[in-house]
Amino acid sequence: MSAPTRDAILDAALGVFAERGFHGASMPALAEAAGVGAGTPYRHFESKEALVNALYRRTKEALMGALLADFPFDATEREQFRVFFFRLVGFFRARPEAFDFLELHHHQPYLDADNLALEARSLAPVLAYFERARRARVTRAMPPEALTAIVWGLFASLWKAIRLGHLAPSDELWAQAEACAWDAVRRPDDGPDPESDR
Amino acid sequence: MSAPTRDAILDAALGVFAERGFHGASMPALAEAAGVGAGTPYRHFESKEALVNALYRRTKEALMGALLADFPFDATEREQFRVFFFRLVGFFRARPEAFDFLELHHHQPYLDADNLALEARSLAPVLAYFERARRARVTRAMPPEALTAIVWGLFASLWKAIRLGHLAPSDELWAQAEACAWDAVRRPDDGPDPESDR
Amino acid sequence: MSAPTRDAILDAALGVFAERGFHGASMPALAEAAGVGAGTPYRHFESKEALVNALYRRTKEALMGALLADFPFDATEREQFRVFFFRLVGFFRARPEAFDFLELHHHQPYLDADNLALEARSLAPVLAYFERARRARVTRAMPPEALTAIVWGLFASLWKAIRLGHLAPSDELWAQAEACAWDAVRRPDDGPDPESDR
Amino acid sequence: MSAPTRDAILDAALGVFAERGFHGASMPALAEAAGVGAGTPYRHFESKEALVNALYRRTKEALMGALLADFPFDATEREQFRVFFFRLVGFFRARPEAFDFLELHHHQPYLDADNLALEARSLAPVLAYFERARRARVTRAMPPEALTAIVWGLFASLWKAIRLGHLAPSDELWAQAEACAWDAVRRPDDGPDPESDR
DNA sequence: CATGAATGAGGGTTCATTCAT
DNA sequence: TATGAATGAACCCTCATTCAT
Repeated sequence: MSAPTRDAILDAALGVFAERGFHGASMPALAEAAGVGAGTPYRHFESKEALVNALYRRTKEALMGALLADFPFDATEREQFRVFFFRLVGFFRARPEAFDFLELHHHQPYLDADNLALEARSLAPVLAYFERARRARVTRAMPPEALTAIVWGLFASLWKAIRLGHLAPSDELWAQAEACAWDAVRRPDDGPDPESDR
Repeated sequence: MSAPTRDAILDAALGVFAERGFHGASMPALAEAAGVGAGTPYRHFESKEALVNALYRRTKEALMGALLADFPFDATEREQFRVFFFRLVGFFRARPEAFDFLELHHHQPYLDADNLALEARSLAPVLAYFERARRARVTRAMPPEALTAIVWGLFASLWKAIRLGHLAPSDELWAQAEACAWDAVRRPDDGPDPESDR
Repeated sequence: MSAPTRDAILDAALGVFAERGFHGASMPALAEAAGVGAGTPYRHFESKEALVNALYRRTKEALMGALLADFPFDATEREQFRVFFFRLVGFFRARPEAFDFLELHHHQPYLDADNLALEARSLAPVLAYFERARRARVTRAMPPEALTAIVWGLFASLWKAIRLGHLAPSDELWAQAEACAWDAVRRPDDGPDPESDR
Repeated sequence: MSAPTRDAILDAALGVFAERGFHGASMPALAEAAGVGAGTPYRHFESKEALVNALYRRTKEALMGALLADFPFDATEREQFRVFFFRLVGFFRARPEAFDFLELHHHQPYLDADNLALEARSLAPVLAYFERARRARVTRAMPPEALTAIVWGLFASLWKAIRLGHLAPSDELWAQAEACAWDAVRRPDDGPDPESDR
């Protein structure tokens, strides 16, 4: 079972699923995009579902790896937030299709138990961050799940607007967006944020 | 063409498309959900694509109608924002399936020109609001498209977290979320927001 | 669901399965033989397996009906045997494909519970006959299952030889065969059988 | 071409074809059962058809060899019959899968000319026996093909009933079956058979 | 107008066969 | 010689769509 072929299939699948969704993408089309025969994907994956699951896992793990590698857990909450946010931007800038794929398939019914567990495992450090930050009275007194959703949603929505051409990406835009995101989650009543680390 | 039958089909389609997506939903299943014969949808809509487009239009127009009916354009920017945000919450609370449907089918390739135009038309008043608010130095100096994306993304992401059971909905949560959203878009350097809910 | 279409499919299936076996017969080929579209069989039968099962049931019930209708249960054992045997011959002479189909699929793993029950129900009167005949000391002291197998096997093997052209069918041949079959199962030690009913 | 590998493939094929039939058995499954690579069977046999044909030939020749080796052609007809019948029982008792395989594939369309000739060659001595026995007025005045079919059918049907668990095998059962078979084919009007087992 | 049986192209998947190693 | 990854035709089945009723 040659790993290159398997990877070619996963690479092609990322694009095809991102563009047309799970049900809209056909296995023959996917195989053609990968440059292999119609039956070849089935030598590497038991079924279409198993293939999406493998792809989801690979993509999510790449994302989490990029976000958390050598993460500066000792930095201030504000700094950690900034690093996290810009890593998010950097990751998807390098792999635009990964964003569409992950968003398109977020929490869909065909994800297997492994992927649901991975989902939870991926979220954990972020939730822990917001838990700590709330106890440190740095962020709002809201459930960590809410703050996580807020930051991701803000980022994802901007990203989509850019991909659709409604918005021109720029370093400045992302810098502003990061500030917006921080303002959304930080404790509100501590006066103007001098962009300081508290 | 009896309008009741047409509406029954659209109502059923909303649920079916929201649950399974466009490609995942079959016309026979849709017809059965609507309580009509398998061929009946084709007496009201030329094709499956025409049906989603009609449904998208109906849903989007209902949303915009609910958001903008008797809108208090004379109120302060802060107040207008609040009204808008809570109307958003109220609309989808009444029709949860509409949220999934709109999100799932946002900018899909099968949407027709009319719907793309509707999309633009719907966005216009919101963009205009952020344009005015920026000139009034109430909101950040960012493109209106960015601020619009930020607010919608924040709202949508929270909504999804709730629907997935990751978060318990409550009036308090939404009040906090509205404050977050405002903090995300308001001008940061004007001290504590005198109108803020705190 | 029009019954004529359903019957056309079953009729065609009998020939196709008889000729090529279950796995050797393809649903498209079967549909074409029935003169219907490739998808039409699936409007009447859930799957290929469900189709064979329905066909098996129909065929077996037709056979049992033909064998047992107005059966002369009051006649002597010898006479009952003769009637049974010639009805067997007559039934398959009228529907040669039914023989191949039933033999080909005898007790195969895709038969469902209903058909296994039908199998048992069909065998029951024959077993009962041999039970009675043994107690009346008319037939050999062997298990009814063995005598049933012997008679059917003798008949079936001759039938196959005829279908393969190894043997020319004739009324005389079948009369002799019936005598052979009776001699195989009758009590051996009661002297020459004067073809009498004793 | 190592003969052991070839034999391993044939041995595995016997089991696989016997269990699932020709069309129901896949070459990869067969190769795995033989403990060889998926491509290896093709180094010994041109195709799946060539493989069944080789297997059929091997199996049939083994059967005929076992039946006819040192056959007591000088014994009485009755004794020859007995020997033949019990050799049949003995052969299949030693190789139960061979029975299913031969029966399953009896005269199927994929048998090649060689096998059809082999079929005829195998039958010849049996037909000759019945020819002689008829002229000696020992057996019924029926075509040898009919008597052959009768004996084989009787045996095969009992064998199937046993394999399906409808009947318990025993030496006594086979002794009775042999007597049945002889009674089926012997001349009826010559009084109690002086050589019969009773 | 509504129906639902029928259609057949196309979907996911298998498997007989090939061929580079 | 044996392997097993790769192939692609063909399988079973679904479903968007049509049309006779």
